[in-house]
Amino acid sequence: MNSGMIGSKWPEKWYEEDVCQVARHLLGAVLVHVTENTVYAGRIVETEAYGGTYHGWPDDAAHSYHGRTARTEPMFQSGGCSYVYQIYGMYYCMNVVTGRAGSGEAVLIRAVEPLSGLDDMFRNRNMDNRTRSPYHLTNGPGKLCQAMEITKSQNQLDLCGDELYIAEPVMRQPLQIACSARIHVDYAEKGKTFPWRYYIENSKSVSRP
DNA sequence: TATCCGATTAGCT
DNA sequence: GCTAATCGGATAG
Repeated sequence: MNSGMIGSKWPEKWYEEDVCQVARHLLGAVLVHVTENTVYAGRIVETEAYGGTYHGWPDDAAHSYHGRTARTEPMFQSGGCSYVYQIYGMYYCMNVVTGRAGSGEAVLIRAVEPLSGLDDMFRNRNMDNRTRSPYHLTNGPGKLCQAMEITKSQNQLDLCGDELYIAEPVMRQPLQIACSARIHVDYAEKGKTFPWRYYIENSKSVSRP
């Protein structure tokens, strides 16, 4: 691995900020998953905030909106916890829980730029690494979990631990950050218009421009 | 118990 | 742009 790109692990305090602020702060940071055989790492280029309030409206697009259940329990932990859920019966999505305990806020990691473990990522995604572009490896929330072997086994983990964590890049470059409405939340009457999707402009690894 | 449906993706038109 | 795949959680009865 090119460990030169990966700096120190995020301190717990950084997860306790406002969910939208953390969603922006995560852009450019590095998601790391350490498994028995592989160290997966990817530079985060696209996020979405869930569970906050916007001009006084609660976020009806968030899983936590309908209350605390077995599935959404991790969302109500204090900031710095993982929340991994299965979607459409076949994919997983990974979130970074933020805020204080009970707030029900989390940031969905929607896309990363692969940094380490690429050979295994290609294999996990059933892609031929000689002909397929790395830009198709992890440019979606389900894709990055499949590539980086993130499943329900990684649900409700302490992100200040050694298995799954966020690291600060050694050098933070100035980023051009864009925002938009979130993807696939048409079911949410209010939340569908909240501009809570953030991404690095011009990144080739975002799920859509 | 039964039914509905999703913070997605890939493949096809 | 359209849709099948596929199943656990949320909800209604």
